[in-house]
Amino acid sequence: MSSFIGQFKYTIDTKGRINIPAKFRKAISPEANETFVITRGMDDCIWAYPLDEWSKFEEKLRQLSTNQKDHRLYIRMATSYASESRLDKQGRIAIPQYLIDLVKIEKEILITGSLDKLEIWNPNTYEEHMKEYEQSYEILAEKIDKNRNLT
Amino acid sequence: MSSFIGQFKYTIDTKGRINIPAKFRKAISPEANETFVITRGMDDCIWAYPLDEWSKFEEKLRQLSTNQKDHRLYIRMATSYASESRLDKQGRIAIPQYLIDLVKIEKEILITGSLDKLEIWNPNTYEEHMKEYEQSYEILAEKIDKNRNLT
DNA sequence: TATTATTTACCCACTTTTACCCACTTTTAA
DNA sequence: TTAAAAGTGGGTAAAAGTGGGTAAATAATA
Repeated sequence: MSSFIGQFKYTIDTKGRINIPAKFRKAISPEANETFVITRGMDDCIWAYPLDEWSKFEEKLRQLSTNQKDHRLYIRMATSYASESRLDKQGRIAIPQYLIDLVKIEKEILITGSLDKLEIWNPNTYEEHMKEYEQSYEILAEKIDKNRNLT
Repeated sequence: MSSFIGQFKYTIDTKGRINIPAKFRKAISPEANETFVITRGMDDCIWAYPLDEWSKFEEKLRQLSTNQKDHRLYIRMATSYASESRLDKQGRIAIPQYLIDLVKIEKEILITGSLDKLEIWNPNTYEEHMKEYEQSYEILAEKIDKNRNLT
């Protein structure tokens, strides 16, 4: 089981490649076969799943019903933006142009670890996002704690 | 079991042929015999099932009852538009004219992976469709998550 | 049924894109 | 201070995608 934490700044090159932090590369489980599935994330970022983690997610998607519109749309959101990409010899993966456009990435990117997957942000978007919910950390914690037992 | 993800832009040529993404061709199981069943999809796109996946779907259709009008109509929708097509040496399939007309495809097409099947779109239709439900990804996820345990 | 017309499938060739490899620069750590 | 590791950039061969000619198969017509 992979476990990613932390944040790292990189640049995306003219060929659409981005570096994966060395720390993360070391944390990927062998079952992932050095492969990521990159797709649209939530809150305007890109999600990158190691292949083994993606498979688990996909398994859940397959249990949904194509006959229900909500399910169909959800599956479409998750799969049609997805792209498989293997680490090259330098430890980089290729990001498809449509995802770069979707989350408005230019030259600078921010990669964050989020337990089972990575998030790829436009650094400005990330900053605004965190600023917007800055005050809510404590509030969220309490809210979640009411339902589940977190700490 | 095939698993298709991602989106790819192609053109349909004067002979009505479209390319199948190389990545998808590699993902087709041998049982499909390089053959697709192409039929009318939902939300204004065409669905293309590898033959083995179509067989599974067909099996489900057979369990419905011709004596019930709803079932009868549903079976008719799913089957009467269907057409079998084999990959040519270049990895292309032929799309029947009535389906091209149905979803208003012109020169440009967009092929997306949707786990067990492919979706073939007019790129404009896809864009409008995704824009319409753009804000809903997060909402859908929460909605689905309330019933099932998705993430 | 024979002949012609039309469609389909196969093959070849050209263009574009991708993946792989190598090399340089910068950062980290001893 | 130096060696190793990490990160960045770019050339090139191989793969993927596109277009079109021709033969085979099918359909249409006399």
